[in-house]
Parts: sequence; C-alpha cells; structure tokens
Amino acid sequence: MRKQPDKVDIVYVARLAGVSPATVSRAINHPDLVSPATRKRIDTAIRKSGYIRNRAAQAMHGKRSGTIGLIVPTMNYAIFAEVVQAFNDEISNHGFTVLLATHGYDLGSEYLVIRKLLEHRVDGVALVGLNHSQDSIGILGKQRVPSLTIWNYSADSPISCIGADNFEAGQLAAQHIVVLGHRRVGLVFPPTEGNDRARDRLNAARQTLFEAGVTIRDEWCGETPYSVSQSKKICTEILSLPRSERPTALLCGNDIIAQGAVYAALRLGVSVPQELSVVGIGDFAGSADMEPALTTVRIPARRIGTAAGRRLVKAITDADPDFILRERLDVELMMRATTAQPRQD
Amino acid sequence: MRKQPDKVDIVYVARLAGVSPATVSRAINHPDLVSPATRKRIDTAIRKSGYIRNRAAQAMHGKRSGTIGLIVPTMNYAIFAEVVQAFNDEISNHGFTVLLATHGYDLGSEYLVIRKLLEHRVDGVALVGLNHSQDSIGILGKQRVPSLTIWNYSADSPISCIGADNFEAGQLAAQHIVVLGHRRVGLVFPPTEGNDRARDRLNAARQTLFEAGVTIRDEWCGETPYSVSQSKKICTEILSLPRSERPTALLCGNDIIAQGAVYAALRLGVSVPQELSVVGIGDFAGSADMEPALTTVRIPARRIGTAAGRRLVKAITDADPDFILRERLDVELMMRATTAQPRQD
DNA sequence: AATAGTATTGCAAACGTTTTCATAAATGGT
DNA sequence: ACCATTTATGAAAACGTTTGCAATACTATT
Repeated sequence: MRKQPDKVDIVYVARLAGVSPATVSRAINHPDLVSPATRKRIDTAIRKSGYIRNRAAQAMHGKRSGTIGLIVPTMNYAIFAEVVQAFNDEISNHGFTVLLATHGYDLGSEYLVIRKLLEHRVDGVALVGLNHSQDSIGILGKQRVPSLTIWNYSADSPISCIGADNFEAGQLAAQHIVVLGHRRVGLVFPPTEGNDRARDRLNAARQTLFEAGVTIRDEWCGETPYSVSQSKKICTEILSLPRSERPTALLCGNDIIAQGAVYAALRLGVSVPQELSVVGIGDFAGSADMEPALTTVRIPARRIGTAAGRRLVKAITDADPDFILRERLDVELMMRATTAQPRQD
Repeated sequence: MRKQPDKVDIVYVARLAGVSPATVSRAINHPDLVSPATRKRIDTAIRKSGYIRNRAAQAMHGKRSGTIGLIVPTMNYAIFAEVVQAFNDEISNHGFTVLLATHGYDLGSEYLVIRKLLEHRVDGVALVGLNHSQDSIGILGKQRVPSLTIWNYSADSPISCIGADNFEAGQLAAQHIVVLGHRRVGLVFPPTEGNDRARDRLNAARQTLFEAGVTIRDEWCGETPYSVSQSKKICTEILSLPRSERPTALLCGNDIIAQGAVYAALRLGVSVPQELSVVGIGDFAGSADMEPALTTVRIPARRIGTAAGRRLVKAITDADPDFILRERLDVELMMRATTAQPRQD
C-alpha cells in the first residue's frame, strides 16, 4: 500500500499528474480545453488518489452549489412523498441534489428553514402552497434565488407556481355529488388555518353545493387532521345518526380523510356506495386499489413534482432569478366505486 | 430606501458596524468573546443588512457543512416517509439539514449518490439496509465520514447499524400463523435481489414454517414489487384457485403487499379472516385503520429514524468517525383483525 | 504608580477551488 | 524560414469565512 496522503485535494492530484492545479480544474470542468494526453494522466491520477471534488469550495466561487431546497409541511401520511420523489428524480438527472426541510404547517418555522437553506446557498427553492409569511417571500426575493411554489395553482399568485387549481378540485367533487342526485351532503375537512389547499377546496365545495340548493347540516360536517384513524373516528360519529338523519354523501378534504370515512362506514355496516357515497380529493397511491375503490379528484402529484423540478432547473441554468410563470395542471374526476346515486326510498 | 449593496458579506457587515470581519465572525460563532457593546452593534448591522452567513465558506475551513446525507431506496409508496420524517426532525433540532438521495434499489447508483453526497462534504451519511457494494462501504471508510445503516439490525454488520431484526420479524409473523393452526400457507414477497430486509424476512418465514411442518406450495406463492395494485393482482390469481386448493393464510413481505392481499380477498368475496388470514410486516401508517385492521409485525420506523439521527449527530459532534455501534430495536406482533384460526371443515 | 494579568480587537494566513491573464509551444500560410 | 494564429499550460488573484497570533486597552493587585 502506498503511503496515504493525509489530504487529497486538487493540488495533490496535480502533483501526482505532474501538472498545475489549474489544469486539473480544467480537465474536470472543461475537458475540451486540455490536451488528450494530459487529460488521461490527470484521470488516472484522480482515480489513483480517490479524489472527490469539494463543492463547498466550488460554491465559493459563485459557481452553483448544486443543491435545491425543497420545503414540505410534513413527510408523515405520505401525502407529499410522491411529489418529493418526482421532484428529486427530475433534478437529480440534472446533477442537483435535494436539500429537504419540513415545517409542520407552521408559517413561522417555514421562514426559519428558508433561512437555513439560504445559508447553504441553495440554487433554488420550492415550497408547498401559496400561503406564506411576508418575511418568507421577502427574503427569497431579496436573495434573488429562483423560487417556486408547488401543489397549488392561482392566476394571481405573486410568486411562480405550478400545481392544480384546488378550487376546481373542490368544485369537481361537489358537482359529481350533485349530479348523482344527492341532497344531503356532509363535509369532512382538515383545519384550513395556514392550509390554502384545504381552504380553496372547502370554499368551492360549499359554494357549488349551495348553488345547487343542497342541504348541508352542521352535524354532518367534521374537522380532522390528515389521519385515517382520526377521520374514521369523527365519521363514525356522523354515521351513527339514525338512518333518516344521516347524509347520503360525504365529501372529504383529501383521500386520507375519505379512506377513514369508508372504513368507518364499513365498520358500522353502512354499505358503500348503496347507503353512503364517499368522494375524496388527491388520488393518493392506494386509493385506486382499496376495496371499494375510492372515487376521488386526481391531483397529479408526480407531474407536479416533475414539472416543478424541470422549471426550477431551467430558471437556475438560465440564470434567471426573476422568472415568473404560472402553470396549471388539470385535475380530473376519477369515478370509481365509492359513489352512486342515493337510494330512493 | 438606502442604496442596496450588491453583495452583503461578512466584511460589509463589519464595515457597517465599524469593526473588523474577524470580530463579526466571533460575534456569530463565539459571542462570549466579544464585548456586549460591540455585539449589539454587530447584531443590528446584521439585521439591517439582511446578512445570511455562507456555510459553503465555513465548510471550507474544515468546519462542518451542517448537512447529513440520507439515502433511501425510494420515496414512493410511503414506505420510508416515516423514517425520513423522524430522522429529519431529530437532526434539525441539532442544526443539521438533510441532503436527500434515492437509488431505486440499485446498488450501483447507490455508490454514485454516495459520491455525490461526499462532494457536498456531508458530515455524516445514513443508508438503508445492510446490503451495499464494496465500493460504497470502501469510499465511506476512506473518507472517514461517520456512517450508519438503518432499518436493519445484524449482530455482525461491518458497519454501524440501527434497526430491527428482519429475521425476527419474519419469524414472528410465521409463528403467529403456525400457532393459529394454519397448515396451508402462501408467501407473497418482493424480489429479494439487493433487498436484504426482504431476504431476511423470507428466509425466516420459510424456516419457521418448515420446522413446523407447514405445507408451502409454489402456486400459493408470489413475487411482487411494493405496490398495492400489483400485489392485488397476483393475490387475485392465488385466491382464484378452487376453495379446497387455496391456502388458508397469506404471509406477506410487507404491509403494502398485505393490503393488496386483503383487497384481493374482499374483491373475490373471500372473507377475511374467516376463510383467509393475512399477515403483513411493517405496520405502516394506515394499516391499523383499514377495515378489517391488518395484523402485522411492527417495525418501529419513527424510533429507528430518531435513534439514527441522534447517534449520527453524536458521532459527528464527538468527531468520532470510527464509532461503531449496533442497536437493535424490538419488533412486535400487532394482532388485529385479519388473522384467525383456520375454519374447521 | 508600576506591574501583571485579562478582556477585546485586528491582521493576515489559510481553506480548496476557479478563472483571468500571460506565456510558451505548436501549427499553418506564405 | 518567417509571422500570425491557435492551442495548451501555469501563476496568481479571488471567493467568504475562521482562527492563531499579536497588539492594545482595560482591571486588579501591590
């Protein structure tokens, strides 16, 4: 075994190859600028020494850090796992790495994690939703780092966004219920505080149902976090009303909640969809496969993640921090087995 | 509005506060070394200028980068979402940030992402499973970065590990089936190539069942990736056998597969657990809440993620790259509603 | 009031790379 | 064989921090 150098940096490699550090740097970053012969010597020197270039040092030169910050509310419940995966896949293909952070639906700590990512000199930032503190938006603008909100689309967003129109999603779900002929509908949603996705969906649902003259009684509605078990609990209460007092359909804020609703019904022996229709929003992995398969409005998570990654990479490589774009991806009603016309009696 | 400086770095802040850059640095990193008066001046200068310190520059000084690499096979299917979340929470509390990477169950690309993380000079690395290429282990050792494998425990692992004993998990699941009195058992597992978790579970199950004299017919067994729909498909085939030719129990490689099995049975009108028992491994979010609730072996994902984060941070702050520890977290059988004694006929 | 010690600050080198500029060598056209 | 390009390389400055060392200004002790 040759003696191990205590540190193997670019000058060590250079000495090994009998060239200057500058040439090594060029051989790595602009191979066409160095002669084939030396390039080869350098390559073997790199391999022999086990050299790994130091991106921190690169980044100091105003070169890119090669990282992109991704901030999601939470990784629990798998809601955002799919979009994270797609985003990661896309930017990895372009040589970037994800710097991940979560804030637990707290706008204040979102600001803090943004700062943390900026300390690492991320080349770009993606956030979830359109609801952010003034400080957060401000600091991103001031640092001039390309940023993008995902998941939600809004025509008048002050910052670039790629996502679905959650209002439309709520509308679609509600219309489906209305068209089927339901007149007694319950709404089960998460808290809308700091969650614009949920708020838009809920507003849309209320409005659509109201315009159709559909009854919404308070005792048919519930609020629950994104959790199958919590949703199951609250829906069990709703469905425990005597048959004639029950809603014939439950419109849920997302698929997790809808799954809880279906399980609650199954548990109580309320047949789905004969006695109760359930519709979700999201179309998470698993919703199509459950039994009965969940009717829901598809939010194209993968496509959102991929598109967001692509646009952010483009903004970075074009060196255009002021880019602004708003891309709206279509939502789609997935009619499956948990909805039907209300029983006539 | 005051004129915006084109770049606000530590020397800009220093000038603003009327001190030297060195003092600013100290005010940030060793506040006790600078007098209260100047500290205050510097603080306001920092706030006024909107200074954000550059960790890339810090990292160049041999200081830590403040990032920890986390490499998971995939973020799909939410399998690893929980452990990622717990890990992230833990290290965030200590000022570190997660640098995330995935390799899609491919050992070769795992090596590549390890290299990529090392270029970013991560202060530590966590990987999933014990199955890694020689190159991967080698480069981590050579770079002397604290590393840790999670999810899997093995007494003779060459590298530190924190996790559950997957062999034990398989045993527990199989024993449960045996004790209930099943004699006709099918196994539905993912491909074991490059997935030591699955391999250990499968080996344990086979061995335990064999020792109990339980029949395993090839036509009762299936291989499927981690996907509810794929699992549902293959289980539908198995369960379509005439009643007398069917297994009375299905032991599944993880909860995703088990969910598919349950849905397949529901679909075909095979009642669970009366006609068919199903047991999973993992206890993912949702398994407890589905209807019927899934009997499974709990792998404590949250605790694994938290423990891994804690130990890695400790190894980093103690500057002990050669630390080696093996921590085994207990698995536990969660008896719920998908298993019962086989029907006597 | 002189001394020793301590608290506070600044200077300058160092970290590992990239890039500009300059130089030297090679090439090509006459 | 000479000059004008072009190609290949190196020297050195720069990036934004941290830190060892030295210098200065205090404080307490005699």
